[in-house]
Amino acid sequence: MRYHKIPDETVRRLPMYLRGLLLCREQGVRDVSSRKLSELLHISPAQIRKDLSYFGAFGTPGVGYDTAKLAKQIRGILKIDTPNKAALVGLGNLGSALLKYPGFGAYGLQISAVFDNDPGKIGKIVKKVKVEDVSKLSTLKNKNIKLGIIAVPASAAQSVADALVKAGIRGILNFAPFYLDVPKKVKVITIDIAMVLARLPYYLPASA
Amino acid sequence: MRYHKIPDETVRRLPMYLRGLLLCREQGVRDVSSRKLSELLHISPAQIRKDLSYFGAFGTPGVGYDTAKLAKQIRGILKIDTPNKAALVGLGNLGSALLKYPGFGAYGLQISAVFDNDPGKIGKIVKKVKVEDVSKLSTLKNKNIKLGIIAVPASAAQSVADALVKAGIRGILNFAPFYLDVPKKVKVITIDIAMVLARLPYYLPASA
DNA sequence: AGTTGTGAACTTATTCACAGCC
DNA sequence: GGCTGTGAATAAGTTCACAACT
Repeated sequence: MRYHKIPDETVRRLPMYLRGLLLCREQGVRDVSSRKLSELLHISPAQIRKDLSYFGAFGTPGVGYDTAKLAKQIRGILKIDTPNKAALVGLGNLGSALLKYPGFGAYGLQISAVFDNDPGKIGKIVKKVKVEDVSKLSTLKNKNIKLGIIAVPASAAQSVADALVKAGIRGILNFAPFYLDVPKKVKVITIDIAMVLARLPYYLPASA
Repeated sequence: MRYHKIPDETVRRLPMYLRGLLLCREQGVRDVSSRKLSELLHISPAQIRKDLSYFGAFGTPGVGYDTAKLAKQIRGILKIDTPNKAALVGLGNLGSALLKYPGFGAYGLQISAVFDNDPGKIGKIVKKVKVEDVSKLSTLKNKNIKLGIIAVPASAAQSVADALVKAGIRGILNFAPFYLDVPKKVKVITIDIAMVLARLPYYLPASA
């Protein structure tokens, strides 16, 4: 299967597999079958095997997957085997929460630059990172930072995205409820939290 | 098309259409074609028409869709035409940001109950909502709150989910990196922020 | 016996293309 | 002329089922 195009959905699931494997490791489990992983993540065993097969043959028939080895492989595929630095733009409520969020470390991600346009925030040091003026975004070029996180209001999101692209950013995680127009070479993933929550009432039973 | 099963992907896009329509309304646009909406949201015109057709015929050939009328229809479909109250569990960094997040209003969503297990937070009033002890989750039953937001560490997420379900919650937005085991009647949507960010390096060009 | 890896079958989702309408 | 609504065609994604391996 190694020469096929990789489905987007497969890439979306890879971090989940990694999460499951880390959970196994914590519990001292050395080998895990696609069925056991399936119980943990609620993704079908066939799906797991198929997804992994796009990248190679990592398992042992009759045994399963070596948790440490497979985790390493997946990190390599996702390119998170070496640390990735990210720049955060917008130190409002959400931005501050992201800066303090402890979950990024498990995936080798680190927010190592922060920008805001509020003079009251610029210059402050939060989580060992100095808050800089958004006009200084271009300085990212010299810092080997390829990932950006946008946590500003929708009205400012596009101009921030433009500045990030100009500064050499190649991947953007966008929390603003707005479609960002960027060059094809830049990958954008948008999380619109309100929009996700807005989907839930649809599934509520009719009788309130 | 009215009698088909609705694809999940269609439901996922409905809030986007609503966002596009609100944007049009702000600009004073009365009617919008699927093509104009497409340019705004980057969803194909055919996709937009097909999605809407599952629920009825809302447009006028030669003209497009009346923005106000269609917005109202979509709100009805999503059941957000009347306000929906949500309970937030976990007032850490992320929980606090969510409580202050201004974006929910546009979708008729309101966080009207907050729970935490930190004695230092219980009793405080944030954004006009009094923080209660998580052990009081069962009181939700009397408050007609059907939506829950979980913003607690992964280790506590399942027990919080159990309590929410017991308290009559039927829809959960989960930010903990953990698969939640709940009865089929309860809809869970999980956002694992770190996992989403972890996908970006994959798309970076090989040469750093 | 137990599990992987994978082509084939199936299911789901998207796009095409055009009749019908304004 | 321009647009919607939709069946038909296409593409994408998932599951089946089993040969091959430990």
